Amino acid sequence: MANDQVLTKEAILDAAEQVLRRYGPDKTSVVDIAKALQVSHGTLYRHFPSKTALREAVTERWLQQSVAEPLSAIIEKQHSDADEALHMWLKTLIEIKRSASLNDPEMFAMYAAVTLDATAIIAEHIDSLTGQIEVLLERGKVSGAFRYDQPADRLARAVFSATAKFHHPAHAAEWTGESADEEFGSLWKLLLSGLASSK
Amino acid sequence: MANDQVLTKEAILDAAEQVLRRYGPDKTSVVDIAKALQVSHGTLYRHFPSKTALREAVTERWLQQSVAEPLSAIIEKQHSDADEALHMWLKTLIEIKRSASLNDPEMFAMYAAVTLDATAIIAEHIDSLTGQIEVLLERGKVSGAFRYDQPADRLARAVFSATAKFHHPAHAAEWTGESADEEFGSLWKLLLSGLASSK
DNA sequence: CAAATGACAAAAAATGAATATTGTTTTTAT
DNA sequence: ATAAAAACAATATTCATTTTTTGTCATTTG
Repeated sequence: MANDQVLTKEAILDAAEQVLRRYGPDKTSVVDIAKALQVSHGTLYRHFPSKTALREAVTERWLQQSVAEPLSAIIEKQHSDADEALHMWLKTLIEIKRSASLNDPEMFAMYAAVTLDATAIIAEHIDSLTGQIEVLLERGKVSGAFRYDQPADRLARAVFSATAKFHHPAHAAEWTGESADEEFGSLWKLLLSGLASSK
Repeated sequence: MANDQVLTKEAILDAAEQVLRRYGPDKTSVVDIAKALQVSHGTLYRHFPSKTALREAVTERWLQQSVAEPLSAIIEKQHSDADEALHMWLKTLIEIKRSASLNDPEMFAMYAAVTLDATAIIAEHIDSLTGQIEVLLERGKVSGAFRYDQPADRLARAVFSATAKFHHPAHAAEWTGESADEEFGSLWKLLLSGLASSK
């Protein structure tokens, strides 16, 4: 029995996300999602080629909405100093992940699972984030806040790698300890010193 | 049937490691290890309180022998420059882990599993490694190669965290890509710049 | 015609009884 | 008295069976 509305990809993703939050990524079946939409499960295969593709689409949208977009807002904000902006950007990335692992555990588990498969979606997401870092690095170079001779895209990846312990889902268990903030503080001082160093 | 020799902890660890390499950490039972020693499995419980403790003891010894000791040899070597020594130390740590994941997959899997439980053994191992970094940082400060105002132990942990992507077992799948060396190269440049920076 | 359904086969997951393993206690041997 | 072996519950693992889930497709509906 079809709904009164046409069945869009977005509507399927909305339902999938809702069911996923309720049952968790392991216990959610395609039939469960179809039931929530009051359609037969076969219908979903007209919109997504496989359950895997559907899971990835849900994760991709979540990464875009919950991670990439809030971070890009920081870049728009035009901070006085590039180092301050980068500091805020990294702290925000870390806080988004930490908060998701605590307050949205099912979506976070979904994201962590998709990350393990090292799919193209994750690679693209990382490209997008390191692209944002690159903008801040270049802005800082122009303003004189940063000095570096590496290509900005490689340096951006180095900054992202260096902070992986604080935002990669594999390390989520280590984020609860009280010393995590202090540890990131030390790392930031070191990185800033490397970025701001006069030659 | 007891062996001619007395049953020592070391002999048990030797046998456990051997059996573990053959069957893998998931398929190895206490009975398998006892069989290799030609003793009854109950006997092993006089030496180790549980299978978990035995697994941890095997891992602890492996971490000491295969990771901590080779690295401490680098520190003894007294390189001309502290930055060169730290660079070598980090590259060696990374190479030990990479090589173990490829050439000693069962022990590496064991280590990765123990790491997930975040046991005291791992914390102690990390303390030991960051202690080694601390020595190099302090040596570099004395020689003038490094300049920093953070406490050396915190800075050592920052260096260790910053390089986690290249030595933490959760990231092993990412070590096969050809760009891994280049990526570490970028990160090292950034870290060195931060450590060597004049204020 | 476009879109959804529902029946279907293949693959994957859950079940449960049989088997093996773990960890403790008791017994045996020296 | 000391240390290994044997016996023994409590868990955990296997494995054959049943059930669910996935993905396809011919048919139906609007």
